[in-house]
Amino acid sequence: MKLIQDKKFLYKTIEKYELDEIFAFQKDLPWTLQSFKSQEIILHEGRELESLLFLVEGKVKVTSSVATGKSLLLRFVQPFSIIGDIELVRDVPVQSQIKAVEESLLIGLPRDYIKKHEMDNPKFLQILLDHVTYKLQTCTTASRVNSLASVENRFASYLLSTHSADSDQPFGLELKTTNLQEIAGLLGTTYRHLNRVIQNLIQNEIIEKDKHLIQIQDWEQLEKMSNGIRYE
Amino acid sequence: MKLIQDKKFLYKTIEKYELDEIFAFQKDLPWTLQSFKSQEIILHEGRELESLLFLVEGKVKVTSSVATGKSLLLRFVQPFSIIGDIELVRDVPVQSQIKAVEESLLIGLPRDYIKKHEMDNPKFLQILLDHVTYKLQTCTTASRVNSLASVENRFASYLLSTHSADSDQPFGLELKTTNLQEIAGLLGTTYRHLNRVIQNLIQNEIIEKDKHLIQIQDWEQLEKMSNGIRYE
DNA sequence: TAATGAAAAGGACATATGTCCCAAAAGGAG
DNA sequence: CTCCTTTTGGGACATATGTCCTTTTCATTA
Repeated sequence: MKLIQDKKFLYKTIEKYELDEIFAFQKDLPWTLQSFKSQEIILHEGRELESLLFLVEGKVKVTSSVATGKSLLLRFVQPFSIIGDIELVRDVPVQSQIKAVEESLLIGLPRDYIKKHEMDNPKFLQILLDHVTYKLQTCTTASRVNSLASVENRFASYLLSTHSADSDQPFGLELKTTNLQEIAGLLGTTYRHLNRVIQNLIQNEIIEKDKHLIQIQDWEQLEKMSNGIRYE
Repeated sequence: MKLIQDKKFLYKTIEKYELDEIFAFQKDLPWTLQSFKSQEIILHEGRELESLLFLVEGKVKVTSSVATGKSLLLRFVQPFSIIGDIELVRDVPVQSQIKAVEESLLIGLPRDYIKKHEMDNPKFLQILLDHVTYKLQTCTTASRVNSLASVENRFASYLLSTHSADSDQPFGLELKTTNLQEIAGLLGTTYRHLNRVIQNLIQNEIIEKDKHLIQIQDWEQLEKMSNGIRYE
């Protein structure tokens, strides 16, 4: 993580996302601007939350580990998002691992400051509430879906979640096979089985794979298979 | 649903749950006190939310249906709980079916009233936020667990969620087998398979079954199998 | 009590997924 | 280039769960 000391950029971003309308005296607040490289961990599960974070650029992955040491993919999130809401409100340790999957930029506001000065600011509470209820709605849907979606379905969702946004590549998208092991874990299945599923998709000409590259051939089919579910 | 016109009881309940400390002029608010019989539907999926509800007595079941018409058990909730928070905040139709599983009592406050007069009441917002973040935390855990829990595990959780509270029956608890069909659906499995699982539990002397009655013999084992997860 | 229909139980087989382990391919050091 | 190590892929079998259908049980009524 790198702290960025660019006040001008910070204020511009604050205005862009209208944070200045939430916090009255925004310029005097102990804001920080933090930059993370791809794959860098932003929040460690189980630690104390130091600042409430606002994701303003990039993309992060939210996962949650289970006793066995495995971790499950909860969702990807993109700007504008709030990170650390549960922890702030309920005073619990960080519940999920947050990891940058692209170079990302976050604005932080220290938890102590918020606890002291903002917990009865209706605008702030409303925004929090908005975001949390949205997450809850999403989580409920996901929960439902996970109970009935096969690994194939979930992998389709995964591909679309990872790639639909980056539509710069016309033909399909790069997916480092190095990650297959990790993806299997995220989808709650085994490497072996994910391989089988991928073989299937290749047979049906829905994706193509060459060495470390997966390309999507039939977006439409994939879309159908995902049942409209996205990890985002 | 039966509207109860017992102002005295209403106010007593409001005080019991300290709702009067949230809403300043509580006696003038358009409160309603609603009573539901066991199995009565409290909120229908897809309809408009009329009032934000506070569960003050009884027990309700929250389920969510999927395209196929099946419905999945999300959780049981007991007092004191807030029902309708997502719908209120995000202005969406009712997201889950809410059904009384015991005779239940709820206090309602019309959504229109809240929207007009309470959406910048910090105390109210804080309470909402508290409850929603709690639900989100729970949902996240559940989601994680559902991805790795077998039907057996989930059935154990179900038995404990349904019965641990009603510890009036010393030996175990009545479970109308008529419901097995329904329980299977709630757990996201088939009647056939649930039967197999039950056979297993009987073989291992964890439960006993006689006609329409299931009795729990080995709470400890069941507890282990549930991984500490409860649908509540 | 016997006949009959509904509800419950369960057998047989199919599919999805997990586990274990070995073979093939790729990459790197000498 | 060759040998060795690491990564990737996949065969074989086990287990969990779903589907279909038959058998059994139970309750009801003539």
